[in-house]
Amino acid sequence: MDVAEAKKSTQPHRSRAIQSLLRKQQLIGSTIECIDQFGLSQTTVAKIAQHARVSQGVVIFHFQTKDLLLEQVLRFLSKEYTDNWKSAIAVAGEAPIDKLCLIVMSAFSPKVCNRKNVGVWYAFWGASQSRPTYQEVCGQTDNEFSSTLLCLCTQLCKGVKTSVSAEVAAMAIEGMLDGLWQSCLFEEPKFSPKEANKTVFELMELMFPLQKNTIEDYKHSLKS
Amino acid sequence: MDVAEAKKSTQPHRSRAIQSLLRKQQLIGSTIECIDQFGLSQTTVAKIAQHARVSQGVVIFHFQTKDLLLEQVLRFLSKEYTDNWKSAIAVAGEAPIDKLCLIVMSAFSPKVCNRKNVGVWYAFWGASQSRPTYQEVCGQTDNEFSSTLLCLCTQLCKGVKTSVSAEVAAMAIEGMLDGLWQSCLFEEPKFSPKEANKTVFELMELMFPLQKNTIEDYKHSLKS
Amino acid sequence: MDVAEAKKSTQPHRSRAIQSLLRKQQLIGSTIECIDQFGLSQTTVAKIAQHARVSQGVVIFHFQTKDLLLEQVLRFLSKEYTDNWKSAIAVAGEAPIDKLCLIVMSAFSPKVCNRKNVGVWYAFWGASQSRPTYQEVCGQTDNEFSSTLLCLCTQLCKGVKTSVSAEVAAMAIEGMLDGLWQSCLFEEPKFSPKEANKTVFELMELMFPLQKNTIEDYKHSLKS
Amino acid sequence: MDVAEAKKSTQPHRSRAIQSLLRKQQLIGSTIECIDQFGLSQTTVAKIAQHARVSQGVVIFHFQTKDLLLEQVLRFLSKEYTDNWKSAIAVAGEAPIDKLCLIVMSAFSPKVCNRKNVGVWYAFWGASQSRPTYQEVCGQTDNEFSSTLLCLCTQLCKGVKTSVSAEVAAMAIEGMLDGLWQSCLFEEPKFSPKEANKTVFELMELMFPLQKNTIEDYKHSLKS
DNA sequence: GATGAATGAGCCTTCATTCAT
DNA sequence: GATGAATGAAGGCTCATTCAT
Repeated sequence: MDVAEAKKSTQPHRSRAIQSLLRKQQLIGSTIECIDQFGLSQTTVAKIAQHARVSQGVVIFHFQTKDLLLEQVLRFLSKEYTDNWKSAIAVAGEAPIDKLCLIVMSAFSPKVCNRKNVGVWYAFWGASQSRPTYQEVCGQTDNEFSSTLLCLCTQLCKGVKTSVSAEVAAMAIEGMLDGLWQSCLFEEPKFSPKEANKTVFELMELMFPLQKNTIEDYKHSLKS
Repeated sequence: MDVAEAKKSTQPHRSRAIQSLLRKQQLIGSTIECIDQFGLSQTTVAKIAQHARVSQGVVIFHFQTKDLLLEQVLRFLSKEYTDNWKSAIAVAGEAPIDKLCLIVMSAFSPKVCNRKNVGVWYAFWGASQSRPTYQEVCGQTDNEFSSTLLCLCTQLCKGVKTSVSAEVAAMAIEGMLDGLWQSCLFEEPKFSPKEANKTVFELMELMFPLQKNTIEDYKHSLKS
Repeated sequence: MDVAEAKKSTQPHRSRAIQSLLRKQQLIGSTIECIDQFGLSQTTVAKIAQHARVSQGVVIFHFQTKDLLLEQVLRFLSKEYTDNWKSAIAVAGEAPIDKLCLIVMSAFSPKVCNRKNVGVWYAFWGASQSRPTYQEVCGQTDNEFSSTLLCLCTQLCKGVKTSVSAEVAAMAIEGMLDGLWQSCLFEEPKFSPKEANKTVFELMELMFPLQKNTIEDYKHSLKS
Repeated sequence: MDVAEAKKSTQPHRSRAIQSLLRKQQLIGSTIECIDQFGLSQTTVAKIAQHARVSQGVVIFHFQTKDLLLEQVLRFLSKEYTDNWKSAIAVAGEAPIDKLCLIVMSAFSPKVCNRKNVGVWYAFWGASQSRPTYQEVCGQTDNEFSSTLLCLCTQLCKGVKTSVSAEVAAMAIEGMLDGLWQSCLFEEPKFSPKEANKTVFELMELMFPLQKNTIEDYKHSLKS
């Protein structure tokens, strides 16, 4: 049940359901803030409660368990990430190259490509090694993205003998996205998101020589 | 001071110094084991001591603090990783393409490309967001590798107009290594290290068309 | 905020505030008991909690830190001691000799002159050498008493050439109080508090010959 | 066995016995230093050993137990203190007033009246409440001094009706010594030892009017 | 005799969770 | 529903003492 549903629900506890959802969202937000600030292992229920200006009891009341709260946070981030590139595809035309270019561009949108979110995501990812639940969510999120990428590359490589295989192309793009993400976030950024985006497009032009013109158009659209 | 130095040191407590070093190495090993098994945040001094079959006091005695121990573990992993690709360069000839190919191959050697080490490394990396010390070590390790890669790519791209820029090439390679590492380790491996290695070589052939024959030779050497 | 204030505070968590204060007082009491029984350095949070029949967490919850708790205990004793002689002055008339006599008598009241309180006070005092906070509280408490004593002696010595200076008189009285305190508490008491009190009055009669009659009256009042 | 005896002991381990004694003295000295610096409860075997530049094992080897070492330290301080006033008596003539004056003066000699020694002494004294051994040593040391003082006062008061009783006189003197000690040591000293000494003599002149001239002589001897 | 690594009990503190109010 | 006091199980660390070298 999300906010929209909650608002629709007729009577008399409608406001209660909404309030509960808002509270949950607030707590998820506070948790993200704390993980960003203190790190995953230093994030305590007390700190979350303090940041949200509520008592510790409230946190447990809404999520039963700290672990369950963290899982919700991870799912929230996963959905935010996935929604982002899916909505990019949605507005694209049918041509695979358009979809691919828009996916790449969406990866550098400030909505997902910002220090806080990515830092928190990596924190979960680093801990996932020993947490099956995290591993599952992280893995699934990655897989969905990877297979979409591979699917698009396969269409783009069909009948083209002069370049790399679809698998290589997909991996190269995904790898670069990861690497550039890191570069954008940590350190004093060597690249702006826009520069990073252009870098990926450059590689794509090499791998998909037939689409060079289209890619070039997207590259130019970044200038504005 | 490492073991070699300790052994050379003439008297009188030579054996003491060695024993102390061995104990430290043992504890670092046990710590890696525990991080792999339980995760970074669930790794306690008690578990480390138990795994090493010593008392908790010993751990503190040799490393003063749990945090200092973890830092040593991270530095150990960092050195192991860096030594690995540096020694690969050392045996290569002068030609940049040889160095690059050997670096790539070294990245898939079982010494560093194994579930345990990489999992532990990522655990530190995920926590580095809120730990300046980790961030520094991780960052420096990465930077050294990146700049070496970029340097080699720059030499390979010099005078070649038909392909991507050196920066793009270096990023693409590094990104793929990261991505393929992940793929090799987590999940039921989609690729064997050898397959992954070939995949990288394929991309390199596209980016460095003049070196195609040399790369092909290295690719074939993988079959044995 | 003390209990009185807490009780006055209108709603809504009045009882909560009171309960919290009572708990703090109880814990301070238990701590004094433990210090008396085990000594300052052997007083652990566990023992305090056990004596108060609560969990260890409660102690930390209310005082954050063992050191902070001990500081509160010291301040409590300091206030108890200071309040005692100040209220003695309050009920006295204007004449300095009356105030002085009542201060001296108050020093032997069972409220402050009992084995437990004084033992605990000396424990803090002995540790104050290396604890700036203790030193400050102890010093301030002593200073306030000393200067009051000196002030009264100065008034009593004004114009009297035949005796000692005010400084000597004040020191002699304070020194005797300290010494007699010790005697009353430790060892099998050589003197009862009443005898001790008389002894101090005897010295005062010598130092303040003009007040002999008044002092004599106070001395006789001890007999009942 | 002290150093003198040890040196006399013929052969062949004479030097060993001496060395052992010197080591013990060194360790006692280091312990005093540590107590002064860190406080009694923060003085650990490790710190003592470090200060003495020996290993921890040596400390235990020579004193069996930390507690036994501390006891020796206390006895050392006690003896130093007692020896000080006893040797003062030894050089005095037969007259009680001479002995008394010299005892008082010895109390302000830098040998015993220095921040470190007195601070450490009070540290033991504060802990004695819950340590029978300390209590015994401290009590005995005090008692010996008190009774000597009382004995001298008794002789001085014999046949003198105009002043206080011997008990009061003895207590007043001892109390003032304690109080002035404190004043000399802690705080920015209100009095120099010499001023303090004079203050005690002033009180004595009042209590022993027949000895006024003699006391006056001692008082003047302080000026040089 | 000396060294310092090793032990293990105990200490203070943290923290997720419970529950009376 | 919300609050915050209370719980109790760890956790990291200290430290006196032991003991092989």
